[in-house]
This record gives sequence, structure tokens and C-alpha cells, in this order.
Amino acid sequence: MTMTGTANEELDTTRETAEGGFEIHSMEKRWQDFWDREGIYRFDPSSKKPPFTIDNPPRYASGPLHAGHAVHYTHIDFVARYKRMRGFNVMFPLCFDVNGMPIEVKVEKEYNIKMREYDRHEFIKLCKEFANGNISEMTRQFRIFGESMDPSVYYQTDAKYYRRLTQISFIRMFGMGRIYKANHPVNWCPRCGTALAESEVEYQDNITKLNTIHFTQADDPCRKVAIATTRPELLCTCQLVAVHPDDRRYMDIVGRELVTPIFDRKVPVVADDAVQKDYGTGVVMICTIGDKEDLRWVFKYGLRLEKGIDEHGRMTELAGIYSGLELKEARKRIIKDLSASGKLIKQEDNPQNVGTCWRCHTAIEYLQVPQWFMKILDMKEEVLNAADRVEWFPEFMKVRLREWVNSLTWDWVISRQRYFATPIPVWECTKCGAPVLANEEDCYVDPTIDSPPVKKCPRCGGKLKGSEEVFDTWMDSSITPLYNSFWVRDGSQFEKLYPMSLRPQSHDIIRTWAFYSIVRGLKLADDIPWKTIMMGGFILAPDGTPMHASKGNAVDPLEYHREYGADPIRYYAATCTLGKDHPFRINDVRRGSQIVRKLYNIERLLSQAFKELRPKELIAIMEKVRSDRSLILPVDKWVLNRFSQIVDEATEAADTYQFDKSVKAVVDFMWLEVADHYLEMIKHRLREGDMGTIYTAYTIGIGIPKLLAPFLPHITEDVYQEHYRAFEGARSIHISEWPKPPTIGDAGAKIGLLAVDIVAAVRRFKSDNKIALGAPIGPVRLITKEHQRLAPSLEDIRGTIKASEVTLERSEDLTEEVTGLRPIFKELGPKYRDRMKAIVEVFNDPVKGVELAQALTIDGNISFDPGDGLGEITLGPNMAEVESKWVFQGRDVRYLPVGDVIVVLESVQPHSP
RNA sequence: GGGCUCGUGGUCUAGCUGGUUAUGACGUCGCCUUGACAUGGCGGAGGUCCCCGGUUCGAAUCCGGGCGGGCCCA
Repeated sequence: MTMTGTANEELDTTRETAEGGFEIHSMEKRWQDFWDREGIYRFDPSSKKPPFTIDNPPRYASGPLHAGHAVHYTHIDFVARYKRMRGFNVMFPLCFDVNGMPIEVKVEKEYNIKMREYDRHEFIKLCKEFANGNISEMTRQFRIFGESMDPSVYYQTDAKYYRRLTQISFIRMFGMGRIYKANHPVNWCPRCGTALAESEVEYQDNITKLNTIHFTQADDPCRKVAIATTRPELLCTCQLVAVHPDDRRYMDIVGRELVTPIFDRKVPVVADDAVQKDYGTGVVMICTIGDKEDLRWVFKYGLRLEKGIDEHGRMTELAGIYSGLELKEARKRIIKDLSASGKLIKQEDNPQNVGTCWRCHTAIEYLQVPQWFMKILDMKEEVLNAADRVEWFPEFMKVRLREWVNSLTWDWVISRQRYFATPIPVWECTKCGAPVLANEEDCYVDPTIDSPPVKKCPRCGGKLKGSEEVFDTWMDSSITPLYNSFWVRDGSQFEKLYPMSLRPQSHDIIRTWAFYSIVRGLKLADDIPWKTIMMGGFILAPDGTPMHASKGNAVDPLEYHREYGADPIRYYAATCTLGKDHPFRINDVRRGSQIVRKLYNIERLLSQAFKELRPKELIAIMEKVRSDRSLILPVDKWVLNRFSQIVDEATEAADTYQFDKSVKAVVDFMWLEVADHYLEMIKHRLREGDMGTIYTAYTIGIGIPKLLAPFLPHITEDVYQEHYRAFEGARSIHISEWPKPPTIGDAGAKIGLLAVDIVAAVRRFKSDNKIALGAPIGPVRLITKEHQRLAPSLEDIRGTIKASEVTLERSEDLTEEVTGLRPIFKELGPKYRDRMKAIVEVFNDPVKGVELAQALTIDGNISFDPGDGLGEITLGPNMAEVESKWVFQGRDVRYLPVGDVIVVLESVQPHSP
């Protein structure tokens, strides 16, 4: 052991409680301290090992972790730990996302202030303080959940070293002609006073009034046309009226002009088949611009864009007497005036699905505002091709990206009128508006403080003013793969590390994080950002509905951590399959606790086989047995053979990110095969120093915790340090090698399994007859035809069932009586298809079935006519299975059939029921 | 309204490239102290595999149509 004396003393005092159990919290803390001290998780830039790099989602610094985050990061940690054990140089950065509106909003609430009434730089300072407080708490939480994130590759997105790269990425994309500033309709939140990307708009159902109002025909004031609208305040920007071409009611007005009420604007009438005839009056007024629908007409008919509402949600001078009023007030006044002049015909309730600001839920407007854009519409095909070169887990998630890309209609609005985010590194001429970009080597810059690289506008000599705009936060987070690969910072590392190995994320941000990352990777690094993407699901409340603080059903992972510790919660995380939503299952956490304890106890027993040995002695025994398999008993061969299969199964599942399968395979093996059967069968010889026993106990004893180490890192480390560290090279199980399957072969294993089945049968018999398993019983006879094969396992059987003796008998009194024939559908089905019904009928016939079974036993095949008029058929032994029972004559004994063995129990006195 | 996805004993879940009797956990009932674990072991009860139709000798599994939940979008 290389552990210090102090650590050992600590083990003695905290390991066991008075009841002989163990205390999980002190155990887990001990190993967390150990991992930190030893720097187990460091990414080594100079390593010769192949890299496995994880584009870890920088955790947003707006508050502590909830159960969903805990599960997501734990999933990622599974991969990190697994890949380390598979010999990769793993990069798993500890990182935080620290920009943007949610933090601003929380700071506004916390200090009860309004951002725009506060000093810009003071406000930013408050945001930083708030975020940093959250970061230290979340770092602590990551640690106690056992996440093996690496602080040596730490980053946070608001740091100058990170924002510098965001700015450089902008400057380079500008250089490629991908960036433009334009007056463009954007989603605008009047409350937050900022443009929103499409991804920031949420749609909500509500009820509004549908108002029917009168327009009049320009050349015939008597002809009135009723128009239904939910936005009467936009009358001032009405430019067009449309009806459906087939609508007989309005054929006469198409091509003429109407006059709008109040504003007396003349607007033309067009026929367009996009108009719904049965909505409202079947006449639509088109304003510039009320919603996305309007925008389509604007483009189609080349309307000029008028601005009826300003950035703060007030009416502009276009609204005449209503100018300066807030939107809602203006609507009220206009309705009142329309009503007074008799031009309002009716008002009715109208259900509506309205776009709202994702943060404050104010209804958004479409405004003409100068914004910075990144061109993406010309990249659709390129992005879809790139998505095909990324491996998706699960595969169907790729469809969501495809749908999103195909539905894009606007370029990406990358500017925001906010404070706490990366500044756009641009100064603009106050005279001609020309932009001057920062020099790359000067970044990071803050144009609200720093001077421009040139004194005057290079175009007109005008004065330059630093931009007060900031980037959409996806501008920062979409370059995480570039940052992690040392883009711009270190060319040779970048060569090695880009594209990254894995992007883990949840499916709700496919259209943002995944999509923008691909866009940026393709343009800035000319390649996909990562080779694989793994998509986690949502963690729901225990009742299966989404968690909401307001519903009071949110799960605080710390509460469960306090009760159960980290490994049990991680076990629950492992049961959550990828790409699916999962309720928080407390039962699975409890199950996790039981598994932790079971592993601890199994190891305590197993280790008795080798704990007295010196490392050299053990190594010698392992070598000897490895070269002479005959030293291994059948029961050991059975468990080693099963272990081999489990290693393959667990490895294949882990390679495809199916953690649930991997864990289930190992846990079932450990509990249902090793604990319930194998351990019971070797208890009697555990301490006898037999080499085969030592070899087997050691192989599965260290193999099981290794297979579970990525999932249950604490208990497996505990077991490793306690029982195996003295014999092994690695100073932690987490940097030890993933197990290799021992090759044993089926032959001996089959006999071992038979012995296991015999013991299980006797055990069941005892239990059914209320006899304790440890209670001694009289002689047991095993009657079978090839009886010598069981000879090596007799002692294991005897020792386990506590029989006075176990003997092999070949008895001629034992006869097999054929009782029927079972069809093997898998074989018969494809061959005989529609004749199956007739065949099965013959098999099930009590007389014919037995005759056929007897014939099959003797000849190895049978011919018969199923009687369906299609003639005789011949079946081989693989087509049907003979059912039989064993008949043992003349003796008053209990007997249990186990395969082709009859277990005869003599002088057993079962309690009467 | 569209795309994706899920719907299996009281609860949660596996299976879903079709093959007789559907996996496991939790809960429940009965029994057993067995050399590490009673937070253990053995056994039992409990299921129209959401509904309807189709393909097939055969459907939880494939196809079509419903109904319901979730995510994303309009």
C-alpha cells in the first residue's frame, strides 16, 4: 500500500459503524480528497496516449444544480472515466457559461434595480460577483457528486481569455464576408429593449379581441368593406388589403383601392390564395409589420417597411394623434375612437398563439432595428452534410437538426442591446456609419472603454464611437470546441485535438448550441466540431411531469445526496437511457444504495481468499493458474466464463453510451450469480489456499469493481484501495486498466453450471420444506448417465448443501419416460410456414405426440403426415424437443430432476407444513 | 397544425432486426437467521404489452388509423 499511515488510521475509524455497515459520506469524501490530492484527472497535453476530448457543456452560472444537471453531468462523467480506463488521454474541462440575460435578470431581482437605470460597468460588476458566487457552489457540487472534471483545463466564458476568442472569431467571420449590419425586421422585446434570436422566442396561447372594422372603397364611399384584425393600432402602417381569389363576396374590389379609417390612407386590394376565406370576414389588412405572416406579404409584394412602434413599445409619429402612447393604451384609444365614429362593427374573443420573450414573456414585436447578422441561410446544405459526418447517439436526434435547418428563414441575429456579455469589437463612424474592427492582437477589447485602432473614420474622417452592443451568448458558447482545441492559442495542439471526440448535450438545444457550433466549426476551422454527439434526455419530477419551481415539484439533488450519498444517485443516472425523458426515480437511488453495500460485502468475503498473501505470492499463483487451466474447478470455470461474457457485454454497451445496459449486466452478474450462487459454493473452501480458488476470487474480485468504476467511482475506489492496491500497479482504480475477459471456454463451465443448478435445486427444496440452508442433511445421490463429469464438483456440492455425503450413481433403475414433443418454432416456422398449425396439432395429440417423440429419440428424425393434404414431412432433432420425465423405482426418497441429472435425497426429514 | 419520441402487472422499467410460458426493480403476501450482507435469501399473487384495423402459420415487436404524455418548431 502506498497510502499514508494517516489515511489508514482514518480508514479504521470511519470505515465501519457499530452495526458493521459503513458510512457512505465519510467514505466518499475520503476518496474525493484523495483524487484531488493525486491529480487523477489531469489532461496531459504532452501525452503519447490517444486523446479523447469532451466538449463539456459549460454550466450556466445562474444558480445551483438541479437534479437534471446532476444526471447530465454524471452521464458525461461516465464517459470520461470509462475512456480513461480504456487508455485515453481524456480532456474533461471544468467550465462555466457566464454571459447574458438570465444573470442580468437575476441581478435586477436580487438588488431590486433596473439595468438600464444603472451604470453599465457597475451593473456588470454585480453580475460577475453574482456569477462567481454560483460558480464556487457549483464547483463544490460537481465535486461531491464525483464528477471528474479537470480544473487544469478550466474556463469560463466571460473571462478575457475566452471573450478574446469570441471577438477574434467575429473578426475572422467578418473578413469572410459572413457578417453584415442591416435594417431588418427582428424579434424585439419591448420590455427588455433588445432584439431576440428566433430561438429566444417562446409561443404562448392566449385570448385577444378580434375587431371587425369598416374600410371604404376609395372611388365609391358607399361601398364598405368589413375587415377583422387583432392589431387595430397598426392601422397607421396598413399598406395592403388581401382577399382570396375565389371569394365571390369580394370579386368587385380586387384591383381597386380602399381607404383606412382614422388615418385615411389609400391602400390597394390584391387577391392571394394564402388568405383564409373563413377566418374573420375573409379580408386581411397587411401592416408593416405585425407578425411573421405580414412579413411574408411584405417580401412578396415588395412593400416598404414602416415603423409604427418604437424600441420601447410606444407608437411612433406615424400614429399621428396616438404617437407616444404605449401600445396597449393606443389600441384602447383607437378602438374607442372607431367605436365612436361607428366604424367598429363587432368585437369577439379570439384564441391566439403569440410569440413572447423567453425571459420576461412580454409579447414580442417585429421592429426595424439596425442589427449585426451572421449569414447562415446559404449554409443549409453544408450544415446538413456536416451533420451526416457526425455520429449521433441516439441516431434519431439528427432528424431534429435537419428539420430545424430546413425551416430557417432568417440569418442569425448576433447582436444584443444588453450589458453583461462579450462586447462587439467595433467602433462606428458617427458621420457615415462605417465600422472599424479591432485588431486581433488587441483583443480582448471593450469599445465602451478602449480606444479604436485608428483615430478617425478611414472613409470620411468622422469621429468614431465604440459600439455599446454585445453578442448573443451563443456566439460565445458555439466556439467551445475551438476553445478546447486551443484554436488560435496553440497551432500544434489544435492540429491534434480538432475535431473533438464528443459533444454531450440535451436535445432542447440542438437548434442552438449544436447547430451554431457546427456553423462556426465549418467556417473557422473547416471541419465538423466533433466526431460524436450524445444526447441526454430530460429529468422530470417523480410524477413524470416537467420540474418547475412554481409547481413545487423540483428535485434538489443535495437533499438526496444528504440521505444516500453520491454513488446511489449516480446509479439512478445510469438507469436513464439516452435521448429519453426520465422521472426522478427515488427507488432507483435506494437500489443504488443497496448495490453499493452489496459490493462492499461481496468484496469483504471474496478477499479472504487472498488477503493473507504477499504480492509476490499472489503474482506467482496467478501466473501458474494462467498457464495451467486444470487447476481450476468447474464451478470456478463457470463463474470465470460468465465474467468473460459480462466484460464483453459491458464493454460493448459502454462503447455505444448505453450505460443502463452496462451497469445492469454487471450488477445482475455480481448479485444474482456471484453472490447468490458462486460465493455460497466456495465458502467452504475460501480459506484453504487452493490456487484455482485464489485465481478466480481475485479475477472477479477486481474485475467487478473495475467494470463499475465509471458509474460508482467512490465505492469501487474504496474496495480497490482496501483489497487490491497492494497487488496492483495503478494508484487509483480510475486510472487502472479496463478488464480483459479471461478465456476459459464452455466445456468446464457447463459442468460448473450443472453443479450450480443442482445446488440451487436442493436449496429451493430446503426452503420449500422450511429447512435452513445451513442445516445438515443426509446422503445425496446424483444419478446420471455420464456421471464421471461431475466428479470434480462433488465436494463443492456437498460443502454447500451440507450433505453428509454426495455420491455419483449409475442406476439402471432410472428410466426416462417420454411424455411429448415440443415444436421449436424458430426452426420449423420459416420452413413450413402455413403448415405450422397442422404440425403443432399432431405434436399436441396425446397419443401421436408421444409416438413421434419416441421415434425421434430412437431414430434422430421422424417422418409423418400432418394430415393437411400436402404430404409427409421429415423432421430432424433440431426441429423438435423431446419432453420427458424421469422415473426412479422402488425407493421412498425425494428426487429432483436437474437437466439430465436426478438428485436423490435420502433421510431428509422435511417439516410438515 | 408539423417533426421527433414514448405509452408493458399497483409504480417505474427491459425486450421491440416477429417464434410457445414477457425482463428486472420497488411495493405486496408467505416462509427461512444461511460461515460478507435481514439494506439478506427462497417462493407466491398480480399483465386485455394504450385502443382499432391490417400483414403473417405466428405480433408487445412490422404497417395504417386513432387516443394520451413529452420535447422541438409553426
